Amino acid sequence: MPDTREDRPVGIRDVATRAGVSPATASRALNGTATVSSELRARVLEAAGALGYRPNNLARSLRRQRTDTIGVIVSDIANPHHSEAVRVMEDAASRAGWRLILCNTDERVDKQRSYLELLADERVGAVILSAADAAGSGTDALLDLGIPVVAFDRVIDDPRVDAVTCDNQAGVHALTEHLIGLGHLRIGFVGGRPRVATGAERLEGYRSAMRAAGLRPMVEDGEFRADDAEVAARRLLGRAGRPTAIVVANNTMAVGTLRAVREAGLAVPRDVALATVDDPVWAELVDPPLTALAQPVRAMAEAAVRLVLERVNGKRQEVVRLVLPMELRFRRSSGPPRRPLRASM
Amino acid sequence: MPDTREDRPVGIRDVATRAGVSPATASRALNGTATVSSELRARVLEAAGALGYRPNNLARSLRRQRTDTIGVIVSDIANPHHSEAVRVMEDAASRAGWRLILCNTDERVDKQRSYLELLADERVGAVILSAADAAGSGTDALLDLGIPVVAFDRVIDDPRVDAVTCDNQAGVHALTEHLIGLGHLRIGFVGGRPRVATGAERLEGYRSAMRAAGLRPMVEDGEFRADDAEVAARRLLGRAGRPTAIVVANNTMAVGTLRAVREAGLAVPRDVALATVDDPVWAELVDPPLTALAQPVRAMAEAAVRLVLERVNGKRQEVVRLVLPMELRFRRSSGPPRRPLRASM
DNA sequence: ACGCACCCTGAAACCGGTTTCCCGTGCCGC
DNA sequence: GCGGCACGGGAAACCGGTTTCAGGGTGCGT
Repeated sequence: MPDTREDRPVGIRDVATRAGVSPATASRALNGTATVSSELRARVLEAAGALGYRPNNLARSLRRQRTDTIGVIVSDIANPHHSEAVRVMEDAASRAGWRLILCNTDERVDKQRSYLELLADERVGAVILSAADAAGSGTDALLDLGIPVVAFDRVIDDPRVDAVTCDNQAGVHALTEHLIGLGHLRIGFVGGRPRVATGAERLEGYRSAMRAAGLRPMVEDGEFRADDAEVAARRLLGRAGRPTAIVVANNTMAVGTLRAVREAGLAVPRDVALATVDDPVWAELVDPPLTALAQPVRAMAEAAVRLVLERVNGKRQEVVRLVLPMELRFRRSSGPPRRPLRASM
Repeated sequence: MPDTREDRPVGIRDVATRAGVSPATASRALNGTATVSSELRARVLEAAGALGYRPNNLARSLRRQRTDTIGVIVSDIANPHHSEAVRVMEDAASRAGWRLILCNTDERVDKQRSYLELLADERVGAVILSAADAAGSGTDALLDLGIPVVAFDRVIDDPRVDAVTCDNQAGVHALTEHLIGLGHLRIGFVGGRPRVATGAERLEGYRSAMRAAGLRPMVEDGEFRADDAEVAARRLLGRAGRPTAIVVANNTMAVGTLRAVREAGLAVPRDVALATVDDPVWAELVDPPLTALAQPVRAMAEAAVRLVLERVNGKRQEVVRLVLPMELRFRRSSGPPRRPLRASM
């Protein structure tokens, strides 16, 4: 005769029965949400252990109308800046017993919208968002449901969202000044998307440094993508008064820029000096090693998770906007121009 | 007088009431799970639209005892091979209306175990696992619950799990043969973790090629980590009969190996030729560009999601184990040895 | 001795969908 | 004309925890 016992997973009712208590008491004993006599608590814990009880998270979440899950929305997880950040977030969240749902927007606002809706439907506990637009389209629904949103990398125009960013403008300003200090007069800029905060801030950092030095800006837009940056860099290098140095606004665009420089047969830094925002692992492996403006990714990602947990644990009401400093790492790609020139154009 | 109306989100009961039907009918109309007269269906859809109804996914999942979520477990999302894979998986899953929960094991079996338990408690629909050990410890609980598991990159010793891998052994064999064909006689190998499938297979590919050529293997273990690989490469380069070529078993270890080569002041490929498994974006940016054995990451990731969806949709019972071919990309880091030597040691 | 407060505990409601079960109607075939 | 079957739709059970509510017991103060 075949074994006909039910083979469903053990539930809290099974635990309660075995311990001779009600499900309510079992729940309280297991969660420590209310005082249970040590006698009964011991019996419940024993029963749970003996039966190998594992609570069904779906039921818990339904009742609580909240999940211990952080929705993380980035433009592209394949970008090492994001994958490093997500790595650190996952570690930090996991230590606190939280999970990560990962979403890629591809910089598309419609995708961002639909992901935010999805995360709302899922009742995630919080969202960390690297927004595709300055408005952070779609966050309202979350915030109305009481789901906290933390802007990452890019600030959002909403007074209710916390933010963790770094000082892009000051950083790129310093990076540009560094090249100016080396004697460069024609400095190009391969920019990101000017419609998002990082893009705009980095551009402004470049512009302000050029303005302060009385130099004329040379800007091409690379959309934060390698291919577009390659085209942008090619355009810069094709200009009549070719730049003797180029600032690149992020790591993926540095790839494209390097390709364009190679293609043009130019030597770095003799023909053209290079400096980039972000410091991917390969920055010091290329020849010559790339001068980089590193974002404090670990600190930013840890801070983002910390802000999230503070919110969901009700430990904080005020909005916090952290701005972390960037770090300039000088390497050989940024040398002086071949012959320092007067601004003669 | 303040607005005192309830402000809770609209539920299916609200939709049903407005449409003048029962919640059951509303559910059926919205999901198309059963035939509903077009008259009523239209009314339900109108009501849902007018009220801006969004179903609460937690409730649905609780009832179904399943989530449209794929748990993805990798050793390290910051590894570009994984972040690229996860990127593609997310795209494919999202197109099918599925989400991704991301977990990093750091190659630790205990973390893998606890993540698998967590995913089981969460009743994910399926798991894609790049396992930290050959046994795939912890998958039993999932499989017993009827949650399909797809092994990614690394096969698992369990007859119930599908797998998507690439032909590591053949690939590395070919890569090694390429170096042998260039005239190298002392070829070192910076290996991964021999306890996981990819590590073992790549090592065996190297060994078999060396054996076939009658050459003596020179192996150091790099644990799939840059730091360990740097030490390993340093050891190889410090040996009496220094290798004139090195095969590296993945991209993170290529970073470490390159560092060691730089540190030793050796020219590539003149002093030492290099070739690596994986083809990260920077492989053609370093000088000289790295000869690489590329994994078909996109195809693998897409296949993994496809296998998952076939399972959860009940379209397939048989176990499938896909093995995709790798692609050898010859670049300048693999040249002939300075003076071809006889095996004189 | 009585009253009140507090602590534990269990019964039952609850979260919000989905699914089962059952009934009523209408059509078809004999 | 009647039995049976197919189909549409509603009531209620259900998923499995958590939380509210209320009651019983104990201890302390007066």
